[in-house]
Amino acid sequence: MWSQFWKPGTEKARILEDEEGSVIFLSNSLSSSSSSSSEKQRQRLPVYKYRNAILYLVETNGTTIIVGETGSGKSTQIPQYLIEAGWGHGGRLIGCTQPRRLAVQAVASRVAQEMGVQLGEQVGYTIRFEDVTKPDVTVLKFLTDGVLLREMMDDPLLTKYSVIMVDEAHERSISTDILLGLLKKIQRRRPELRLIIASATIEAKSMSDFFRMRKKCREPENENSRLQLEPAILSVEGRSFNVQINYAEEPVQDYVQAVVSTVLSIHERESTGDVLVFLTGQDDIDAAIHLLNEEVQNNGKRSSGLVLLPLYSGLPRAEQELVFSPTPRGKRKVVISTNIAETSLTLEGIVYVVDSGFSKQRFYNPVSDIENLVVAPISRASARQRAGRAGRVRPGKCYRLYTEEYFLNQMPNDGIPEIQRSNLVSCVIQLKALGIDNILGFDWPASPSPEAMIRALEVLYSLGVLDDDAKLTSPIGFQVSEIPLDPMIAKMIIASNQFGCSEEIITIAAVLSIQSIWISGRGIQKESDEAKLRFAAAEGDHVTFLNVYKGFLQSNKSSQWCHKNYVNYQGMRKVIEVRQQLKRIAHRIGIVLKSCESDMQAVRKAVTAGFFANACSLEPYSHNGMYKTLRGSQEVYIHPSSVLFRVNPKWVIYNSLVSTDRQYMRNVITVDPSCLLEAAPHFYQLQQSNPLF
DNA sequence: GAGCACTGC
Repeated sequence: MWSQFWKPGTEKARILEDEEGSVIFLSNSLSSSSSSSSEKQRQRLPVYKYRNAILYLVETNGTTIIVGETGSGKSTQIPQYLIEAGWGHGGRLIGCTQPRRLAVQAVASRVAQEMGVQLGEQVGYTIRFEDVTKPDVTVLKFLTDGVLLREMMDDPLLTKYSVIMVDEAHERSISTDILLGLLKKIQRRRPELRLIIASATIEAKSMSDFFRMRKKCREPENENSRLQLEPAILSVEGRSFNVQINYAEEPVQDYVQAVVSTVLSIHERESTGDVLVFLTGQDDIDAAIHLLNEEVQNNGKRSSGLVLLPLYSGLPRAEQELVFSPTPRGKRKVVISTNIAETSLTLEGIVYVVDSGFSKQRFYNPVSDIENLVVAPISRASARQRAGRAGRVRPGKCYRLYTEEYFLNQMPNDGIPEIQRSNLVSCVIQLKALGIDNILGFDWPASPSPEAMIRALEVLYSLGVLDDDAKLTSPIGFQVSEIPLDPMIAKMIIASNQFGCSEEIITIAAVLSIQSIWISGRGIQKESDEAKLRFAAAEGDHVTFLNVYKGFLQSNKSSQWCHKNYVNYQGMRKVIEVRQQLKRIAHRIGIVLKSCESDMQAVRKAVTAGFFANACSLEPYSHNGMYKTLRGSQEVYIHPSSVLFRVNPKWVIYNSLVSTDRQYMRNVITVDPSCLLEAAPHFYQLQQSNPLF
């Protein structure tokens, strides 16, 4: 049945060059004689018109960039076209990446269903903890871009793959950017590898510049010289409804207040349909809900029938799921959300969107080595994405709480790629492990600042992961690069081997790698604080985690036990998974699993070996618990969620900083100054004004 | 006295 379709090398489609030199295809008529209804449905997707064009471009161009709006069907259809065209023949694999696990699973099962095959046979997927593929049977593999990066450590040229499609490239996650940089390198060594970069925005031109092969790579008489060096760009329309955009007439002073009045006016004036509001974080969201609730009480008529639902990642799972429940008859659902609804979650039935124009974004300061979370204006690309959420079921409306003038003339066109806003230690070690020696010269889709790179190299050097020539050390550097966690955590795990506490440390590492093991929230603060005290250890949060883990195991991993103790059950399950993975890796890199029983001194020493750079001392005579970091004399405080909050020991080490109005240390453990010197003499002796002396 | 969102052999 597939024989009617065009195959590589069998016939040529028509191509036109436009004035910019990129390639546009004029679709020719397609015969469609399939009878299955699923096949019919596939043919109704907008991307179907471009099937032959896409296959022709992939055949003739090293890189094809596909701009597809939501609903175009690109993620599910293009991989199937590639199979139909034979790119999976002869033991070759077609790989399709997504930034998120959930998306990988969803797209893979959808495609398997459309093809009428069992998931895990011809069509499979791989995400962390889950490999649903069968060697030599699977020809189409969906995976997260992070997993593909890990695969490159074993097979740097990705020799098994004939085509790799990188989906959602416009999101510009760190993994996607590293992957794009590496794929470009691979392409020079393996011109037969085809890349498809799928993106939702028209930023395609800069992507195209990035993937353009330089002339000197071309060998005139090479058999590959027929291959186009210029990436092709093809744009596929989406299938969504018109969204009418309304702007604020004047700049908005207080966007929470503006959200409240906009929601009320939508409710008063507009026909039925749910509302999605984008705010920045839990504080804003709770404030808006509080104000709207007040309105309901004071002015029942105007606001009756509103169902107000908050949505953010920290919300317990059950409450998150409420936003998916159908709206009761005669009511209007108002979901007030963070950015989670912009990319990660899709809500059905939204007709009205209210866009505050802001989100919380991470920024990294390489001088202080601190990542900050700040409220910042979103980009035009984000604003369009938010507005698009209103047009999924029928024509909708978007209310932007900023002026049109601002949108057109002041709003940045695109967001700053994550790699330019982050600490780069993990990223640098991954490149080093792949044998990229000249990190500063690496060809990125968007280059991080040299300061951030140099800071990352310094941190890795101080951890003993890189040597004087910035090469991975043996064995520590190679071991650290094998562990899929922050290098400081990885170093802590490796150090636990010599202190005989690897069992405890991998538990701690697993807990530190999830958001939080505690359930908290506004109504239950007192209860959850009391529950926390039942596990609290004098050494600090890390040892407290060991107590929680022990209790969880003794309860037979019971969800009721978690509920009773205000422990996050989903989180604990994740801890068990991560812990199992770490056990396998530890075994592989030669770490002996051993428990130190009750010797918490060993645990503190191992933590210190990884996190000595995060040591702080309490300011003498400080009445408000102010600490200063030993390294940079930064002012920091113990986070109120820590068991050491208000205990304020003289010397502590923190796992991470969160900055709001103050810098808060999250996950804190006490430390002896002598251990610090022992763990990192090179690090602390260099500093003259050192309080340790 | 307080937490944008993702991710990884």
